[in-house]
Amino acid sequence: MDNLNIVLYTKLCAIVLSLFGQDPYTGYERDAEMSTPADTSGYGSVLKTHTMEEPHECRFCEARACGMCSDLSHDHLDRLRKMTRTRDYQPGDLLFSDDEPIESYATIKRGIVKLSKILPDGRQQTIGLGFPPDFIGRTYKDRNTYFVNAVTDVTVCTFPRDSFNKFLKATPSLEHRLFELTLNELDHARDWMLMLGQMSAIEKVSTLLLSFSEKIHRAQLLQGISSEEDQFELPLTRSEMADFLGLTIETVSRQFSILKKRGLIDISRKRFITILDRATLKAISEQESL
Amino acid sequence: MDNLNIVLYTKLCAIVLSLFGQDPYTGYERDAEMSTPADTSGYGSVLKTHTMEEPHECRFCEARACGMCSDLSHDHLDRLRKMTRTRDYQPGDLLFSDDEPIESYATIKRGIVKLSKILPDGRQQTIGLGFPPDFIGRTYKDRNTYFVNAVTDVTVCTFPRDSFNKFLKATPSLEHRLFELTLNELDHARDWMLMLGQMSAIEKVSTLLLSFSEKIHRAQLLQGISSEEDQFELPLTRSEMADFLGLTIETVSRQFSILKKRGLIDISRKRFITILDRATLKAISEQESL
DNA sequence: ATTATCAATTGATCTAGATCAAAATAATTT
DNA sequence: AAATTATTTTGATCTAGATCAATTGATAAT
Repeated sequence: MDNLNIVLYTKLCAIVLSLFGQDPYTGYERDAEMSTPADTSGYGSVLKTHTMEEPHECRFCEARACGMCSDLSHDHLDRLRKMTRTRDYQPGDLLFSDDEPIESYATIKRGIVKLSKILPDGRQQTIGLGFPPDFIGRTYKDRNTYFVNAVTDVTVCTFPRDSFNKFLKATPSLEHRLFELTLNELDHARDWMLMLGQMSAIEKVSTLLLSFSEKIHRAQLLQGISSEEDQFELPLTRSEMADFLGLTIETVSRQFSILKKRGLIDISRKRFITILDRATLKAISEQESL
Repeated sequence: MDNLNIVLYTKLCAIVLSLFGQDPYTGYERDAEMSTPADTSGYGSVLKTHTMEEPHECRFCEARACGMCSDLSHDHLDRLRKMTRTRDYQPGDLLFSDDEPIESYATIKRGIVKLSKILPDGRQQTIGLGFPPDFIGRTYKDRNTYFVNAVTDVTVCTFPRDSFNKFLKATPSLEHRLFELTLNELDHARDWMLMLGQMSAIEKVSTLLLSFSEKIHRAQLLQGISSEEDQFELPLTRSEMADFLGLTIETVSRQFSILKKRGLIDISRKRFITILDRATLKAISEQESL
């Protein structure tokens, strides 16, 4: 790909993002005031057209487009790149473990990870999912408080803890961006608290389906893959969805059957979902109690 | 109070905090590496002994001791103080409303607030509690996504949105501290997700009691009030606890009766709790299933 | 093609917690 | 103190979702 294409790619991302009118992936609007074109603070807006010396590996990375690296100068990006190692994981692989000293952080380039906590007797709760270009890891602490596992095939950039912390201290614009991403995560966690505490099983499953539909669609557009928002492959097994929703496998499965029987979705080969009646699905997920 | 007492107060806070070995209030350990005495980044350690020109109103404030303002220089603190208004609220009063443009932020000086979300049909979920010296408000967004209500009598410092944002942009050490506090909140939110998704009613109530016991004890020590960790007044009604735990009033009440009958706690005048058998209570809350 | 393996569905119960209803306790007002 | 009001407790049901158990369907291996 030549320079022109890179510029086009960047523009394309900008168009996609502006269609959503939102902070990429997270779905939360950015604060208008804090990202005006007149901004002179160095934080900058989400996307910029860059000149050409940025590290080759970063050119099509979502973290660069709209994640942790989106506000870094070429110089900074290059320094960060030098401490980076790329790693691949298979579904189920453990990236980080609960109560383990933090040795490194990571950014998701491809695939989906889940964050989960386990009670002494084995009960498990998924507390979040990580999609590209999410940052994984708890800065300013020395132990993890949850497990991180690959859900699909995953590629990440990892950063050694010490060098990253040093770099972070010296780079306020990076800290600012990480702060924004963390605030979005907190918003998400609170949305899920509402779901966990108050929703019925059918409402939980409907909410999860709509959430996947949006996230997967957006991720594919950003990767330049054409995609139907109403059709997608479930990234999680029934068991993983159950852990996420605070339900059992059987209950999740029954809700799928109900939604299918009511003609709201179609399921083929267990994992391929087509949303047939998004409006009703949305009504259920928003408790207009149908 | 004279200067000597102020120094003593600051030292006392330091001692109390070091007893806990934790970041004040939040209960999460600070990262050792990031707060070494050799730190030269300007972020500094939790507590410092300051010379005497800091704003009078800030002298005994927990936000100054260990909250948002703990890393600010006198000069910065003074500038922040100039845009600050103190406000008082009664139990039940609304501080911020869901889906309302953000006009100001706040720091809790005294009392407890709750953050909650409401579903269209009225179901309510409390997504967090704010104790002194918590910061309340979503920076880098222009609308709230939850309600904030006083639970007890509350005193806050409020900061107008625009001036605060400007100040925040110009003060990386403040942004850094807010980032740390946000990370702690995220950790908390995730702990509650585990609770909401996986725990039984008796486990939820036991967990909440222990959490109150610690937080109230710590808050009182920081205020210089002597306090028994095993005795405290419940800040929430049964109904508020129910909304927080994802249960109904009746279920919460029944769990209290069970804990009382088993001799683990004592309740007088509905709101005054004495923990009689902390070990067993803890075992229940940690699922060693007794 | 034929097993073996694993995930998902479906069915039959069971139960924790919700719901509905009343009584008891505490706080507030007259 | 008596009366009113609000909160909490307790009791009697009901039900959503868990649990236990069997079947079906998909994928992988022989």
